[in-house]
Amino acid sequence: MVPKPVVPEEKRRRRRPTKSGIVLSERLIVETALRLLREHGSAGLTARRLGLALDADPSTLYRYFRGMDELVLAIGDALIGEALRGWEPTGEWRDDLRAVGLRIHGAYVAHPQAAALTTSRVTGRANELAADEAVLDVLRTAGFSLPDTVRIYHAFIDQTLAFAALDAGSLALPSEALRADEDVWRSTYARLPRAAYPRIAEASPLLATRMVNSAYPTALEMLLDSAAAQL
Amino acid sequence: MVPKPVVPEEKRRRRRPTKSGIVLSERLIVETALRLLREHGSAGLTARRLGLALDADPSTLYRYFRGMDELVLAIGDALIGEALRGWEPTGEWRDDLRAVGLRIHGAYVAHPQAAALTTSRVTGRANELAADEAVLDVLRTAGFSLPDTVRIYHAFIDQTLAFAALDAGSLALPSEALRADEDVWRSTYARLPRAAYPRIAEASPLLATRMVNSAYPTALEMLLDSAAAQL
DNA sequence: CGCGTAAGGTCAATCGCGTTGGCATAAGGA
DNA sequence: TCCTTATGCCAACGCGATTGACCTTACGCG
Repeated sequence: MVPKPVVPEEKRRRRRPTKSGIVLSERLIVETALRLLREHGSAGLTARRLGLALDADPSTLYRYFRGMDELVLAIGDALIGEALRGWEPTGEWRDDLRAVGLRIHGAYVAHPQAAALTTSRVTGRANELAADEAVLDVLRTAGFSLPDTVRIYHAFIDQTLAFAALDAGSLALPSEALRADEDVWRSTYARLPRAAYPRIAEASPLLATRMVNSAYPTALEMLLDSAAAQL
Repeated sequence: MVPKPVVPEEKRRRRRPTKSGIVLSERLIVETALRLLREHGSAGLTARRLGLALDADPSTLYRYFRGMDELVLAIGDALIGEALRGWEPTGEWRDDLRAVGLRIHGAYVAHPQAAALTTSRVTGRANELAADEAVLDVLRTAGFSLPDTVRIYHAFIDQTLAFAALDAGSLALPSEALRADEDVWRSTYARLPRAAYPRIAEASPLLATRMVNSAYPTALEMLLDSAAAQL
């Protein structure tokens, strides 16, 4: 029931170095966590391992985050921030939305292990707020009514996150599970009795080719078409 | 390096009752797991708890599944099976695809805690194979070329699973995290400084209403339109 | 019908996980 | 320079999955 044992990042004064001389910060912790996720998979981010990677005691992390969950939210916000870094609206709403969508989708897919943890979470942190505000502003400035803006915004952001999660999900996962899925594909789908599954059998080679690409760009363009017709 | 310590369900002969008299089976275990997921959230499925609920030692589960991961795959396949139980193709490809999509999406959303664990996994088990074969057959029978069939199938299944995962994801999650997300919404979004986030501020009430619904039906219809134009 | 075998349930132990409370120390304002 | 307290460290707790050894009883063969 202690209110908040964590000092917010901007109020931090004393930067006491760790035993091995490293000075911690929220930024450093999040970046290290992203590295761990990339190296060890989405289940590979543990307090102990993170402490090890930072040369700090695991419990030290609780001076920066209330728990692993809050750290995960911070990671998610960092992804959004990375996605939109340097982006500026051009005034062409269609181009702007397309750019934002592809950037966010791309950022998640670029960090699939992290995406697996964060795609369905609402962080309420700075970068996420900025992204929401930006998308809403693009639509309103383009002349959409408030209800249309909200409807399109909802579809846009959900579609982006949904595909990001799906595409990231199949890339992420502990390498064992990934290998398991691949094995399933090869050993099960490829060797199915042709008699029982004729459609899978005939489609199998084409499917193997198709499945590596994301359907998101197509779906995004369809959404933009629909929105344009609305104007 | 032991090949397979698990006896496949159909080869099971001896049904030895547990200490308290219950006879285990793959089916019973999966159903109990689904109940646990519903009651305790997606993080609430643990070997210990499952053993407790079954009145069996946790290690007994390893006689039926190689590990928790394989159990999760079985749960996913059960969801697909439940989704398509009793479904028969009508011959109208559009109706058939719509029905399959809505059924699968609905089944996942109906078990959000389970969906969170399984949406991005390939199980290769009976029900999943049957669903794939069915969708491919609908498209081929409708007259689509093999490449078109594969392309549409890919978009259809990915979109369905992506939205299912997203919609389920926001419903599932440990109740603590869910409450956290809700709190974020109320305490952060609702109280944002109007000056810094004018668009969010004006949209906030409408967003709160919109966000509870899924955008999947709309997206599905758009996909079907696009496919129809292809024929 | 009874007996040997091994399937399948149980027990106990291992290891890693997040998290916490107490403690030590040094950063930095006064 | 001194005092406060932020912040790092340590040890311990409870719970997680998983495993290997053991035991017991259901089954199938003669």
